[in-house]
Amino acid sequence: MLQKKWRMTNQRRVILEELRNSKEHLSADELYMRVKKKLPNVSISTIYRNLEELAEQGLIRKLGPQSIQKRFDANIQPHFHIRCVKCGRIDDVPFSMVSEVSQAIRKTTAMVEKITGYDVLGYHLEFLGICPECRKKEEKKERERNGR
Amino acid sequence: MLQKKWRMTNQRRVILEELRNSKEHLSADELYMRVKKKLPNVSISTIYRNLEELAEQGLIRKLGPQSIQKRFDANIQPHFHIRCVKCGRIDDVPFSMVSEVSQAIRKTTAMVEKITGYDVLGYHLEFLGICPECRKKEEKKERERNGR
DNA sequence: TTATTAATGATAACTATTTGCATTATAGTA
DNA sequence: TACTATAATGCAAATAGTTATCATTAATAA
Ligand SMILES: [Mn+2]
Ligand SMILES: [Mn+2]
Ligand SMILES: [Zn+2]
Ligand SMILES: [Zn+2]
Repeated sequence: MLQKKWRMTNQRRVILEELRNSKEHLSADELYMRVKKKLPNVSISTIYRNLEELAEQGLIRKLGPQSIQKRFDANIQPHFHIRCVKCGRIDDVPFSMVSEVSQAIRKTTAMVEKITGYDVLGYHLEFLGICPECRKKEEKKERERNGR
Repeated sequence: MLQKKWRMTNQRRVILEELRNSKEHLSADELYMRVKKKLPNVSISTIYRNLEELAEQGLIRKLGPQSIQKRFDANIQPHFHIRCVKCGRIDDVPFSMVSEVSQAIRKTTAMVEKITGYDVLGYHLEFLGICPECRKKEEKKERERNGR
């Protein structure tokens, strides 16, 4: 498991610092503006590279979509989804299966509104996992590694 | 509330048809490939325009991220988020406030795995709403409309 | 101090999506 | 049916966010 060596550069330190000093959930370009005040020559690609790296190391969290492209569903009945983190495929999770979950969520709405000050309009719940096809592929790889 | 007239064009009909015929959750370009087989001259921008339009009309559902850009959080403690659908701002929802929800979700994991065939790794829960600032703006607009 | 190589800055490339605009075609009306 | 207003289209160019390339710099360990 030879892992590459980790260097704490000036840029990396300031990026982490600025993100930690902010109560907001900054986007790459917002963070870029702030880091530039400390390090005027910093490049936007350094911001992106470090955000990826820091998220991979578990020092920060990447919010929102991992895949960039939108998907569409002709089934407008209430149901949930599970997305494969390997290939991006999306499958259905029937509403009935998690109706207690949505009940529990609805029960918290008033409290969430009170604490956050938002008008809560709804929520978005999505499961993440590895689809059967991707699991088979991984198992095959594993077998080849061991069996060789 | 003068709303513009709705025309059921050939392209729109086929786009909806193809999405309905598919059990998958198609992306714009996947759908484009399928529609092209029926309408070889169709344009990718027609696909995009119609998906937006159909979603707005409630005939289909747009999955995944509404905002395109990623955001980052230096707080790696377990907590949830609420996103303003008007301005994209993200605020925290403390874990304690929805711990029953996450308990309920964990309880369903085995069932979700059984039905979908996925290995469930986790989930993503995000509340949607209107932030205090955007509400104020809306209220002001409303007053101006009425008061005039 | 020196050698190794991770990381950087500048820029080009890329992907998904949106926009501008001249042209076409739908739906309502005569 | 023919006419008309304008919604919608096809094509191309533009945009946004992000990722890749590569010569150069600088952090670490010996
Ligand atoms: Mn679905
Ligand atoms: Mn947060
Ligand atoms: Zn998969
Ligand atoms: Zn807002």
